[in-house]
Amino acid sequence: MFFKNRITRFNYLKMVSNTEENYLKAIFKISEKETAPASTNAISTEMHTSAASVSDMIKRLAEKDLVLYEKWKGVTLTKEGKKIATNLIRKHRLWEVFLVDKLNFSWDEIHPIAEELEHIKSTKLVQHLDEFLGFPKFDPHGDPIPDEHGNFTFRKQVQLSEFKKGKGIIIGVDEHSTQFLQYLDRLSLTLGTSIEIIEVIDYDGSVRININDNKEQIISNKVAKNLFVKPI
Amino acid sequence: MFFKNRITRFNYLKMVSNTEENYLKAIFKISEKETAPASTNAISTEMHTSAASVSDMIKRLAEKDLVLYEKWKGVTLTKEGKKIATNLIRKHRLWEVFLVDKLNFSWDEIHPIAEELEHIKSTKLVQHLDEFLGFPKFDPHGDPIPDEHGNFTFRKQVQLSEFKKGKGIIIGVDEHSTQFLQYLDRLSLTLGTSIEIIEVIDYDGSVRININDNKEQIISNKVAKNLFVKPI
DNA sequence: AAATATTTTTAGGTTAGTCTAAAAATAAAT
DNA sequence: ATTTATTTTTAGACTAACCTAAAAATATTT
Repeated sequence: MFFKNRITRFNYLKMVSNTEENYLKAIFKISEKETAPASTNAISTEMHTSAASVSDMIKRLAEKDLVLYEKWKGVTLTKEGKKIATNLIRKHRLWEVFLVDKLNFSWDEIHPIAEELEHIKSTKLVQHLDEFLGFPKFDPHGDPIPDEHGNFTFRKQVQLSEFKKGKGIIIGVDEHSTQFLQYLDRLSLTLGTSIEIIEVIDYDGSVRININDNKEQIISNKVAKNLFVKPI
Repeated sequence: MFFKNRITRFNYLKMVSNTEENYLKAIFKISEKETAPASTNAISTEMHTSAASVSDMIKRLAEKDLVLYEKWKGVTLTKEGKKIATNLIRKHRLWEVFLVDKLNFSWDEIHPIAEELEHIKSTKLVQHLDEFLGFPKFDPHGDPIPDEHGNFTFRKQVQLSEFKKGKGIIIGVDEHSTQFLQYLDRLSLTLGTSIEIIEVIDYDGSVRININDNKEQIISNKVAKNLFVKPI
């Protein structure tokens, strides 16, 4: 008798589907930005599903003790739910490093592939991959890779738009869209690039910068907001 | 409006689910061994699902022109169905090479992981992976890796049980179970090992062999049947 | 050739994950 | 403090992928 995808009386490790994993990740992301419990609406926006679907799913996750849920009051992850979410992020970012460092992908094309790879289940695979990549602490967008316990390396970083004068190094991006990343490539604003603020334009918040002590450039406030810089 | 997992009027590339892919692969495997169309029963055995589920699925695959199907007469893959099946096998085997060559897995633990990895969709990923691995032609079990058109490298190989006298090199295994592969490791019967037949025992078909001109060993007929050898 | 056995299909049900529309609860505005 | 707007939940339906049990077709025996 086969019990493929069927939970038996003897199966204590609860099965978590890819969809459930994605919901947990969405809730984690929302909780990163806000302290309040994640609202149904916020989750439905993040997941591109209807609020009704979210209500449904939340019940199932609560049933499995992956989230805490009180009707009308939003959801928070339990320890176990958070474990799954951070592990997903860990896998996602490790695979992104693999794609860029080993397979020569560029940073603007890796997200959707990592979105699939992050669901591969073997923990041994993650360990070996981590080792193979030299235990990286940040992914190709500068995001920290959590360790196996879900701890993120914290790094002081400032939005370029908040950076009033002086020099800095680009160490991360907030937006991950292909469009934005390709635009950054065109401006040679990649990770590790040094930037000096020449002038912040009051009118619209644009910033005139010098890139790598070499080329002057004006970038919009929107771009500046999406760039994380480490002052030097 | 989002059309995630929804086929729109404008979506000409038909979506094929992981499950559908697995059915196509199962049909391909059956067709490799027999010339007749794959029977419902054979597929249900391969897939560990009921015959009723297979009947159901076959109809859906026929609807999508991935198989040819006449009631009561079994199924054969269309060109498109075969394309998907061989591509899955290609991805499976490339990932197996990756796991062994780059991540130091052993040949007995890679199958289930590759079973998941083979469904990752990006074709660019497969191309880059292939290149990264040095365009391997065989996987860690000695199975040929089809090229992007689904062509397999053919290699003359003989079951050790059919090999009456002389020397040979182990170049493949028929069974892929953990148990069998670990047993082979214990006997140091890995790929590339040289073997000389000393004696075939009439009574039960066991074979007395000399491994790497070094150690004598008796192996059962069952083991011998699952070893592929290239005469030298 | 008839009877029996096997294989395949159909019929009818289940679950996960989605949806829309309507109802209920909460929040915001007058 | 009512009314209005927004958010969330419920109700009811759909599809993919599975199942069991029964019916229908094909194969095998006697």
